[in-house]
Amino acid sequence: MLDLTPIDIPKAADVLADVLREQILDGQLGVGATLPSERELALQSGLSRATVREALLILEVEGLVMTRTGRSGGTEVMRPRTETVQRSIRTFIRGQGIRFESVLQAREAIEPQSARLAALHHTDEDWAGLVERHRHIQECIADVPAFLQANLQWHVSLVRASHNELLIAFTQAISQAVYEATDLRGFNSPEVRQAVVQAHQRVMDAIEQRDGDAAWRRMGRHVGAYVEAVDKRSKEAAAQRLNRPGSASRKNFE
Amino acid sequence: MLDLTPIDIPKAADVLADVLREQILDGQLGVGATLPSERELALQSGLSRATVREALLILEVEGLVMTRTGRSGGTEVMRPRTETVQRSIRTFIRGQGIRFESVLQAREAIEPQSARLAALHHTDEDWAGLVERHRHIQECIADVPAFLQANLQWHVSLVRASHNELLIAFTQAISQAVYEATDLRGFNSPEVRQAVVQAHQRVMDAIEQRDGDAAWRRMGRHVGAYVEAVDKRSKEAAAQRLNRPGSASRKNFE
DNA sequence: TTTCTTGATATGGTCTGACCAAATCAAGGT
DNA sequence: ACCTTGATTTGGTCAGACCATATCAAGAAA
Repeated sequence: MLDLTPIDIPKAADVLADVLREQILDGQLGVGATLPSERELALQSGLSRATVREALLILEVEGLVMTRTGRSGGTEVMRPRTETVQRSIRTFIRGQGIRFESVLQAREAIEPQSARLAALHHTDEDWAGLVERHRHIQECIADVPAFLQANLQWHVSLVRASHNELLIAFTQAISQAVYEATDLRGFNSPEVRQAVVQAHQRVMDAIEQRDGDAAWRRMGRHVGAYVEAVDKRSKEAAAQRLNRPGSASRKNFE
Repeated sequence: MLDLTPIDIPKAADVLADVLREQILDGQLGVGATLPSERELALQSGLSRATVREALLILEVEGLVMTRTGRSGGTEVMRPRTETVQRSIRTFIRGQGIRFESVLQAREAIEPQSARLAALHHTDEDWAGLVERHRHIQECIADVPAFLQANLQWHVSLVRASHNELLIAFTQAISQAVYEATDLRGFNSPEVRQAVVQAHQRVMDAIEQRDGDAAWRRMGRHVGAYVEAVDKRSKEAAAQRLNRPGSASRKNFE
């Protein structure tokens, strides 16, 4: 009797998607190029239009192409955007039920380095945006939800100034998740909010002077303080749960 | 004349995908649950089977479901895997032509924190794996490609020991990219490879003693040294290009 | 009874051909 | 020169069929 290992028959649409993806990533199909119409691709590939559409949909979800309807519409090659990575990371965080604590640990890794690079590489425009965000935070200091929103924008502006697209994508995904899961009560006290503003100011001073190491250290302390505050609150909550068994629930993004 | 802002008509498949995605991420459809068959979903939603298939394909590309053919096959809900995030990040790196330098900067942010968490949270199993990888690197010290492969595996094992799924996904995506783009000639000298082994040893000592800060510092120096070596080589290359104009090309992943 | 065949069946995968909806273009009319 | 208006090309949706695969169940053989 023959001993055959199971043969993997790939789906036609996957094969076509692989071919097109390689051509796009290899640069044979540059950004802005429009692919042949679905009917034309079906003829060329010998597959049905339904299968061709399936392949194109895969590439669209991956953020490699964009399709427009109408005459002179069609499927256009585009750069993968940070939004695609962000979506993927956020889906992962929600779907895996990643704990808030883990997200903060990742942020603790990324933001100090972002601050360092921002100090070294920021442009005048970056700096103006950062100053504007900083001003806006102070305007919102009395309104907790607006304050947190403005705070998020400041962090995103800062990492943008690093001009590192990978860190930008990571930070945007993570900061958004942190923002959504942040307990408003942690910022009830005006003193806490004032301390945030002062920490930002110190980071910005270092950035203005293009002192990468100082920016790195100060941002590290800033996000580190946040982690400690959250740890403290969650320990208090854990202590409370001991008194009220049955209401326990892991703090995550589920 | 009426002044209407353009109305966005969403595609039917996107709407259905959104509905299903929310149900999955909200936990109403738990991991392992099987969705109704495509024909059944078509009946329930009032859409055609083609549209239903399109929606399911979107979720499949996003890593939220898996489909199997055959009787009692169907579409099964699954956890998003790190592989999905990795794919997305790698596509982004290639498609955007992210420079090698930028990838290394991201690694410089992530790996020290991973080492710190590994020191604090590693299990006996993690430690055994790490020791095994370390031993394997030393076995491969004479064979440069094998050495680099083993080196990659050591880094991945280390971040696994951090038990932070986000950092694991980031590191795996980034390390793979670094590995693929690493210039073999940078490791031509046996002294360089020996230095790598010793740096790993120092990091592992700190991890064994559960000294998070030491692990963090030493890993920082290790990846920092790599960045400096690459910088040095690329500056030399730039100097050479001045003598041979026309052969210039940005070092990236295109 | 147990084991093995074998056909029925339910599922996703693919194909065909049609029609709808949106965007553009070009001819013709003002 | 500036609209109309209809033809045209594109993707979006639909219906129905058939194929490929995996399971299940009934019956045959041991």
